[in-house]
Amino acid sequence: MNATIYDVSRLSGVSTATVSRAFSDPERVRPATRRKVYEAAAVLHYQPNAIARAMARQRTDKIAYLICKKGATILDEFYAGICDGIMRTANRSDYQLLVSTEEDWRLTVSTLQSKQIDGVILGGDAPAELVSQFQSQNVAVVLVNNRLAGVPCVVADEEGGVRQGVELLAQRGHRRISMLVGRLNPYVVRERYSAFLAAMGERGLSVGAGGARMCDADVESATAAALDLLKGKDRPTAVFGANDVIAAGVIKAARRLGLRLPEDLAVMGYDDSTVCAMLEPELTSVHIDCRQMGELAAARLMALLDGQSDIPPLTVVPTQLRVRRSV
Amino acid sequence: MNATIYDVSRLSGVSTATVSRAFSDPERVRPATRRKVYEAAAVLHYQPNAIARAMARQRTDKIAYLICKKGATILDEFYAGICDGIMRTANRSDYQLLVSTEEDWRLTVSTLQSKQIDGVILGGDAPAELVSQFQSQNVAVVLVNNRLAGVPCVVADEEGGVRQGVELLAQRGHRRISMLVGRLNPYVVRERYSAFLAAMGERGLSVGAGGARMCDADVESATAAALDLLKGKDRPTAVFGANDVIAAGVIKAARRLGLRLPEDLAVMGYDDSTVCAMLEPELTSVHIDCRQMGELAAARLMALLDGQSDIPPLTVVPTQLRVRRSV
DNA sequence: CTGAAAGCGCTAACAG
DNA sequence: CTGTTAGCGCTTTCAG
Repeated sequence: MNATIYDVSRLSGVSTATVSRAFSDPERVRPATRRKVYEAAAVLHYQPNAIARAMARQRTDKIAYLICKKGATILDEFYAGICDGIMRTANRSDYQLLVSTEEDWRLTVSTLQSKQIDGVILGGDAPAELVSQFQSQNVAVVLVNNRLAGVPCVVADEEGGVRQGVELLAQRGHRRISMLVGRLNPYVVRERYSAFLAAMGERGLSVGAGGARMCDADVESATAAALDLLKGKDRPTAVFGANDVIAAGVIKAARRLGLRLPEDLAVMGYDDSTVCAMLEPELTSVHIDCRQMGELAAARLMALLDGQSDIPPLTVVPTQLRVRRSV
Repeated sequence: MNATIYDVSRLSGVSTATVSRAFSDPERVRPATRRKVYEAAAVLHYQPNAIARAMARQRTDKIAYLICKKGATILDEFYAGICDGIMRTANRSDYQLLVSTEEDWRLTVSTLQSKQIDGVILGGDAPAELVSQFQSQNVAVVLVNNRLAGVPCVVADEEGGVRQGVELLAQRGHRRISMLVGRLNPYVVRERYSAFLAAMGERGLSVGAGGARMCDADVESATAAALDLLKGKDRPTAVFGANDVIAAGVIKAARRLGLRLPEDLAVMGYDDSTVCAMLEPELTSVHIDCRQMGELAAARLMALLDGQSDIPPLTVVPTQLRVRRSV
């Protein structure tokens, strides 16, 4: 059996309340007393029991990260990066992190909301219904990589990222540029695609033959779509993939068609995932600091839980072009 | 305020004990009574409070996944896959999953062990000291992707994987084969490397010029090492990367040297990560079912927690060669 | 099959 | 600054 606060109380000759204070609010006990408590605790190998604490305080110091993305999970590098950021921030503040995917969210929600978590970070395409469920259960909510009114959101500067990409391509003399868009998270697709059209429009550039094109989010579909796109007459001289996986498909297609990279075709990705360095030529891509997004999301959530009232409704994390040999 | 068991008790006219039973052991209350309870619960939107439950039962139904790998985290596709498997199994059995990295494990351990988790799955290079700390705190432990006596372990069939790879290369007529080994998890390096030597020896094949070679675990180092390896006289006709990232480096090096793939050089990877499909040519690799490893690890842990005594000390998950165009 | 009641270990008024 | 004490919501003997 583990030692309890009573054992410490007895051994150190102070009340349980004092022991409790010594651990949760050391300032409030006289140094001498505190030391006595700590000594007794050490002797007994006392560890405060977090469950009992949660019970008494009606607060668990536990938050959850729920990835709302069908099929994909923590396996998605992007969401894993966010997870990493959340994890760091949570650990640093003595919060514990529960991770789950949306998949069976009816279940997830119900277990999560049986008062075991103080707040939740929803990553990706969270249904509004889910958000309000949590809120109605008095669980604080923050969104990441998505936007919804009335909830603090953390997103990347998609528009800036796309703009930087288009700008570079334009500088390098490209006039016919296509974007190959996959069925990613709807929010992301919308943002990147409209930013692309806007950036192109501003420069009076023509969206390349085939325009912006839709494909599934896997390499195979992207490769097929790219083959199609590049075989036509007036093929674009540059293709902007809506993410790196899609861009990898474009590179494969280009190779199969015997196009030289980047001479015959420039390729740009988005996300700056680890694959960029593994491709030949290395893929130019828009870097998103996922970890930072996670850290900020966690920070917002914790601020919310601390009862702070000046939480910014929207936090935009800057993006940055990483220029490599593919353009 | 959320409804409690008392509210349900009052509304349904039965005792709290009965309400409790109706939820945690339905068999033990008469159907009619049970129904009354459920109805009242529904009216009140009652959700059993897991914290209180944990408090009373001295058991949290919560497990943790601790990734013991410096630097890398949940971002590592391999460990993320395991995480996914654990997550599924845990959710299915109403366990909750806490995720953390080893990084600051002194802290992690102490928070984890303040009786908030029933068990822990240690992924990767877990220090024996950590294991015994948990055990001494009466927290059940299972290892994944590592082996240690006295603890149930779940690993992949590394030897079989390497053997299949070497076999294929031999079949295709390769006689000089090198392995490029990165500084991965020591357990994995040891297993893959010795399996490689054994498989080569059995077939009387010569470990290629440069033999097995060490490099850091990133693409850049792998590329540099591969350039070196391939420039020499008597270069190997095939290179087996100790994982896919390293193999990607080999491909890059080969391209830079103008070697044709697979005609001039066959490349084989290990892990069958998502990058395989993105490379050109697609990378042949040894598939490891990470999710299954996670699922099994979770299953073992849960069996342990259920007090089952016939837990196999070692579970080996089969690996399988995925042949693609790079060989 | 059901009820009464004693905890589980800690916190938070409140009082001193 | 410290002690007393009443919970937090649920489970679990032990009786009935």
